[in-house]
Amino acid sequence: MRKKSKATSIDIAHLAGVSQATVSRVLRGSPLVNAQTRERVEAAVRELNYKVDRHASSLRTQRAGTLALLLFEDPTPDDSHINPFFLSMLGSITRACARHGHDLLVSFQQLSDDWHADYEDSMKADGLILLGYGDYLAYRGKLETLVEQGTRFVRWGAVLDDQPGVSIGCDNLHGGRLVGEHLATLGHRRIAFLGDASSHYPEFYDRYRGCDAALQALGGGMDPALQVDAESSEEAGFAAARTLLARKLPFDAVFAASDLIAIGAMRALTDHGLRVPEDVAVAGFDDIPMARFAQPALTTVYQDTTRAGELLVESLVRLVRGEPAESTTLPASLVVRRSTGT
Amino acid sequence: MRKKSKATSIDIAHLAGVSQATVSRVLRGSPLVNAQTRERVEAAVRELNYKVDRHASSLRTQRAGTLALLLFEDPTPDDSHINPFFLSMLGSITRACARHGHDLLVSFQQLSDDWHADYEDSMKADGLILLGYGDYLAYRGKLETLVEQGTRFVRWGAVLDDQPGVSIGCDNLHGGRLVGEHLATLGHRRIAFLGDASSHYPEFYDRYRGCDAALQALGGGMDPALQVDAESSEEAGFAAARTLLARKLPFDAVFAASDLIAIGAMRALTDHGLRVPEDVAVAGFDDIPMARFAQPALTTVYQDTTRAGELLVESLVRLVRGEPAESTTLPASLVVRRSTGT
DNA sequence: CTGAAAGCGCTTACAG
DNA sequence: CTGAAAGCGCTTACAG
Repeated sequence: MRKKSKATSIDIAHLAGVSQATVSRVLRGSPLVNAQTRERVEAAVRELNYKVDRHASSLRTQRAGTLALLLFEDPTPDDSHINPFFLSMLGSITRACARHGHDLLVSFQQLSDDWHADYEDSMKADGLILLGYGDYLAYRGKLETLVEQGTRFVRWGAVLDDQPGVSIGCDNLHGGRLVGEHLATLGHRRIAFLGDASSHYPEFYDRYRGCDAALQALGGGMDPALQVDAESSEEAGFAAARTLLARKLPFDAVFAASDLIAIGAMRALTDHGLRVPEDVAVAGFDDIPMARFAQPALTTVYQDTTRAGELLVESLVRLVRGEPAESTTLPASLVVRRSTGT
Repeated sequence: MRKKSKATSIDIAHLAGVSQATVSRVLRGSPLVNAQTRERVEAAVRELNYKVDRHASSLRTQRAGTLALLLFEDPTPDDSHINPFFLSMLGSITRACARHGHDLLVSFQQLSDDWHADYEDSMKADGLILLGYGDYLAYRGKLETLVEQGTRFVRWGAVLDDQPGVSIGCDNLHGGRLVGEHLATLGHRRIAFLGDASSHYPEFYDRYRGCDAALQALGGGMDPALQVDAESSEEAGFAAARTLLARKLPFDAVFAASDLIAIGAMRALTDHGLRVPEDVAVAGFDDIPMARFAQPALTTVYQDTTRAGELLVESLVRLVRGEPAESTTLPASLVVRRSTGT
């Protein structure tokens, strides 16, 4: 029960009564083809359900027509703990790829892997999209290597001044400031921060500094004693909140560096007998779909993942074509829900 | 600043002082090569950082070395509302692909799209993995077309008797029964079901019937008046629970066809002044990471996504090699948390 | 164990 | 506007 062998452009040529070269021209959309000839060829293509062989085409043109999405995870080798935020990004990236006529190869990578180069050198992909949280300083060197090798890539993440390559990121600083201002307006001054706040994690760090700036404008500031490291997961948020509670320092609000951290933290706070938002206000970052359905619904910062995915793909396609592309910062906006007020 | 042009097997051959054919043999792992020759070639490969050109190789062998994952979504064209359950599946599928030496192409598809065939005909992929909820009866016909065309594919979903192709699924019937028995043990007899319960959605239907069977063993059963359709999302669960409440029928437990539905439903129940689990017990299905952190933590049914991803890839690789592969049902297990008791 | 040679299915300068 | 021809970089029978 084998499927009948695949049609080639030669079959189409025979059927349409033209040369194989002309078939190829029609399929590539060459303007040099007579309209009637074009139609005959197209009819033959439909009749035999012909599809251009991707490998032959790519071998000839030296273009893969494919982009590779490398999702790297920091320490957790556990399948299930990928941030849902990246899932919506994945959705918009796949769609943008389809619109641009590219296929998308997806691979999960450890930060420690030697992922640079493989995809391009083997011609599997024309360029790379890098996505994921992780220690920036640890992987900055890899970005530099990519640039040196002339690899085309774009990454989602903080847009820094002296950064190798093209980055698309959210305005984390402004997002953090919005949260700080919101919490301050509600009268909170002792704001704990759950998440790494160092140059190793520039995105989290910017959120921290934005919040700090908002408090400083009021004569206050973040208290480093109220900051606890956490990667982006519910478990880490839960653990970080417990660490915070164990310090027995007063705080009236928690700004979690991501929604997952916030949700884990809310559980720890509740378990400890604290009410959210009556005893502690909690805010997150990302606006994942679950944020609306957390108990209480989570105040957070929205990032436009649809636009982000589009920009990532657009920029990469531009780089692949040899055109310039620039790093871009996308706006952040505050979404107020029950977890910070009534 | 172009990268220096890619090394080819001819460059390696020159450097190692052998023929290009021998280079190819070494890279394919042919046993016919002398150990010393092999080493010289491998050294040259390392020195030039050579990678086999995928397209040339695939064109010659007529194997893409790539599998395609088609994630289809039913009605929602919204990027962000993909079930996190599929995300963990995606993780395990990518890893299994890597282990089997295949790349993974990912694409999101509308159920209505004409996705069959494109990937294989253009040689982009050797086989397809189909993943997603959706109206089974609507897409059953497409599966039959795939089988007719000799397309190699596996799907995640209910394992039915007369099903076209190979399916890997969870034992939804048993999972539903576990939930029914658990709820019955707690004294609940009026169990509402949120989710479609018809042959259009065989997975949900099996969960429903399993629960029904558990009640029947005790002389009861599910009351169709307590069933409300819902696709797998928080919003749908929220809406379905409100519909249920509006019917003003007594019920003491809710079995949601998925965790997302359960989380949305808990919000609606709480908003309505009902306490979970004191007034209504709630159980879900899937055990997504968020289930542990729902408020209250959600009782649910665990499916082994790691094993599922492995099985999907293994089976497909087998089909691609022309070997037989069988549909498999994976076990389901109950995870009891606060939402059904103390 | 190794090399010379054919050929996978396209694309595109070249010639007309 | 169209065709004949070269060649992309491999793999693998074939011959030795």
